[in-house]
Amino acid sequence: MTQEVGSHAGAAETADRAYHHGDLRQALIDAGLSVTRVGGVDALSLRELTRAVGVSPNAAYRHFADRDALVHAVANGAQQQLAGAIAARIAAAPASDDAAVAATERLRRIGLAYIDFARAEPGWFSLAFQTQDETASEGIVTIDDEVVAPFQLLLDALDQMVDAGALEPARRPYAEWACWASVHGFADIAAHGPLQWQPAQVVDALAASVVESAITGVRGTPAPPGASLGETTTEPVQRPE
Amino acid sequence: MTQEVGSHAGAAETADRAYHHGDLRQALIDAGLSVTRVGGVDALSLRELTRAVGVSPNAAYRHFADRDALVHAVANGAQQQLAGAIAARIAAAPASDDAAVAATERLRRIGLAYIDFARAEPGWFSLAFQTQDETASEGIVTIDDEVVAPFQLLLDALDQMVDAGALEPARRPYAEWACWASVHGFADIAAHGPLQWQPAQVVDALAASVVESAITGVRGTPAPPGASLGETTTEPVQRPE
DNA sequence: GGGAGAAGTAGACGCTGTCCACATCGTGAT
DNA sequence: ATCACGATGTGGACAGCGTCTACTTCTCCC
Repeated sequence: MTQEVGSHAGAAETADRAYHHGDLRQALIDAGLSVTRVGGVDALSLRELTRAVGVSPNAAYRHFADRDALVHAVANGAQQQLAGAIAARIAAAPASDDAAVAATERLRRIGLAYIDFARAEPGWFSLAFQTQDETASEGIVTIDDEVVAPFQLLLDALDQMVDAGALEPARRPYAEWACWASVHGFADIAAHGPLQWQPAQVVDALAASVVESAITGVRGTPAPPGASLGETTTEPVQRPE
Repeated sequence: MTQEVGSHAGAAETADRAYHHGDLRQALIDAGLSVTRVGGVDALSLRELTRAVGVSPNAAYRHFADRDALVHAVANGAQQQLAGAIAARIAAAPASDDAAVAATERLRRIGLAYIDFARAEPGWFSLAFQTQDETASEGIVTIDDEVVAPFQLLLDALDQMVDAGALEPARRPYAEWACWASVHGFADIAAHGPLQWQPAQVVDALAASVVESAITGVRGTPAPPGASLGETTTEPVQRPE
């Protein structure tokens, strides 16, 4: 489910032009993505990246002010991967004529996609989260020239739940923080905390339970009187890649 | 509220005995705690610590196999700080003759103490969490020869809620993971995520909201019919230190 | 055709973790 | 009381890291 990395066509018609190398900047970011994928941010060495690309260490300084700038650029790539995974999981939702069911399912898919991405790509996950500067509080990232902000997707899903009557308007404020906190916390516990040692099926069950609990937490009750919002999906949880 | 660091009396009657330095191991851990407190784990340099203690760099290798072992030892100290902060917050709870109210308040205090510790000591917080080996999945840490396991406190609080009728037994399974996930996720967002740039009052309000949402999530309904569990505490949220 | 400037190279500096050999000290066995 | 031994700390060295200051090479545009 994670998309191809480093498939920037041509490499000669890019914005950076091609002098000696032909888009060294993107090559370094790609190398950084494959290195941080397994080893996390600590494994990102400026010298190792330039070595992998076949260039002198100082060449990196023509494209990045310092190692930190390079880390941020790689982190942006990781954030795009996360955004893509969430968007794909939402797009794969089965059609439903009930708006309340659809909106709730959308919220559930955002949470599960977030968690599964963290489990499948713990290196990218921590990189995408912890490397946020002050201006990135909106969480806006673009992919293929299309704005795909995970946090905005969450806000939209909650608003749609209100519109569809699946969430009481009085409970809407702050709901995004409760949702993100639950899902992010479990993702961190599953990716870097004690649950990383547990078998996948156990974590699958816990993830589903946590997401349902988060939904219950914002809705205020496990299910509205006389209506099922599909609390248990028969569809098996699919993890990226 | 964070307890004194490095106040090991005597320094000559300790278990390690005093050869040249007089408990170099603990001195390095203390120096590591003060360094990671502001700069996080990345700021922990083996050479800098030995320099601060006034000893040769290689002296550290008589007490720690490598830098990673030293980091783990310092992380254990950070975990003790966290455990102490939670225990203190629980102990400060006002007495109540209603067991359901008391148990719920206990759960709320665990969550708020966890979040406030992360905000007050982000360096120690990430250190305490991310440095857990396979055997530490129980989360057991001891302080003053007394077992104070944060995770065990959470389990106890939930069990007490069941006993007091504040939590339906059917909803008890997995509840600890939903609680920990919510609280840990918000703590991470507040300490290292976008909320670190927000004013304290805003984060205070969000924290309270998230904790209430987590409680609602596990209980299944915001309040039992005809009983108030003190959802809004008039007592101001106090942060450690 | 030639100058300007971008892209990459070479070498050095101080920092880090870690290894090896050596010095020092306290203590228990003799 | 002595002495050897093991625990503790030192000194020197090595490779790797990020980053700085020069210097070279290449491309584009006038």
